[in-house]
Amino acid sequence: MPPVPTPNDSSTERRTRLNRDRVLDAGAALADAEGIGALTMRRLGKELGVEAMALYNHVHNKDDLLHGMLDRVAGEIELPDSSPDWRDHVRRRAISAHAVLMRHPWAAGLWTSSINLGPARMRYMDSALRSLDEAGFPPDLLDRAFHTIEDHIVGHALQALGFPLDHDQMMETGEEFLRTFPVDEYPDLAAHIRHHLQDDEDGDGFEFGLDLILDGLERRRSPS
Amino acid sequence: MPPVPTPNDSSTERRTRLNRDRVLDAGAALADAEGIGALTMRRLGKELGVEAMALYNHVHNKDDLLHGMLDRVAGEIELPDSSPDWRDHVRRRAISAHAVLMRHPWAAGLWTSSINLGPARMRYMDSALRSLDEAGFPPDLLDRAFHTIEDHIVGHALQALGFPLDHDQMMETGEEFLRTFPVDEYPDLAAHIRHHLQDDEDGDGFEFGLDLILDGLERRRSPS
DNA sequence: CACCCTATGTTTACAATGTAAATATATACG
DNA sequence: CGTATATATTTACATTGTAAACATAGGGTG
Repeated sequence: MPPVPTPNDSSTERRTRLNRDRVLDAGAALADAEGIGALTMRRLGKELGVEAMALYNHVHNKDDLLHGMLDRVAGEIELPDSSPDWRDHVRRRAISAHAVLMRHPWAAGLWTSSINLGPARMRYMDSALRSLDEAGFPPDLLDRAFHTIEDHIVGHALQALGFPLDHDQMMETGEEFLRTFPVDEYPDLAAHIRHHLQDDEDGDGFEFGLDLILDGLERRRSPS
Repeated sequence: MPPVPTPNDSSTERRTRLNRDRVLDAGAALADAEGIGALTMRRLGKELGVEAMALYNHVHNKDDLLHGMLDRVAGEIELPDSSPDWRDHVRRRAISAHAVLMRHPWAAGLWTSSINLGPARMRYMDSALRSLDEAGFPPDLLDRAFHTIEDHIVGHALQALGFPLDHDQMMETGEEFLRTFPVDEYPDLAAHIRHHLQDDEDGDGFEFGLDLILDGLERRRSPS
């Protein structure tokens, strides 16, 4: 057999054959690195050493590309094995899902708009629903519980990603901002901003809300 | 004085002068009616009887248009007056905010990405923060409470809008869907879908999650 | 009223983007 | 090998946001 060309040989040698997963992964990598706005078909083609139209052999259209990418990252969510403590399951899976969305900022926006769920997403949902089922939630409550947790995951990720300022930047921008801010018109909002500026956010607000929800679910599950 | 031309006279008479609010309102109306995808500068111009470029005298660019529209709908949120029952305030404002986002499906996606808040949005935030402040929440908890509620509002709206199927459509599509669905591979997900199909969603899942959160906040505020 | 200055609207143009259609090439299989 | 099928390229076009230059109108001042 002839020597197979090394996949990463970039310049002279012929590139490895394209396939759907390579396209999806390159797309995710590009979106991670430069933002979803940089992900154009031409640019992604260039990234793979190929013309834009070549991508259409592996992807129906850009929407298919995006949802394929999404399902790829959905596969990164950790699905804990069963254990008697339902809160532990649910909590860990939710935290992992949230972390994945934060790690791929472009993914959170797609999460809510995907009509056709990919296999990884389905595995994730199935796992989440099973945990709640095994915990003994009756069907209606189970449904509500699942959606409330899901809403919190995606809601928090999107809100957090909407303020893409790291702590230092926020200090600067915020101080500057407060100088021109009509403090007397929105006093509580001003206080809120000030609070964000001085206090190091201790821990993640995500887990606070999550525990609030889990507490409430536990109580509704077994009303004492 | 000469007779002022009627604003709605469409064909022969000269149209009323454009201004920012007319542009923003027409934009919101168009996005409401035909989806955010139909909102192009040319189309919006046509809607107002004007060329696309005329809009740029009243709006810096399309982003400015969108955020202007958003602040317009933020003004639709009801801000309840004070009353001793903090949960009542917070609950009603949250429900109103959620309803507004559901009424303007394009708005929910913008809500999370607005760096510069408009005046209506600021009034809304100020009002929400004041309610929690008057309820006696200490600063850290207040902050967490506000963001958790906000996350729930936007998270639920986006998730709900992501499945834009009314009940009847869902029955059809769902039945059809379940036939080709690998039920044995995702048994709990299949059960979940079945549950959605048969059970009339009694009430809004939004309020369920909201009350879960409010319960938890009440308990954290005054640990018995 | 005449004048002109500024705010508003139009025309033309261009670059970026997704993708259809036709064409070329390479790979696998008989 | 030779041919059919899968893959890649080329060319082209419609749609979009918006820059730049030009046109106009309308109102305040002489």
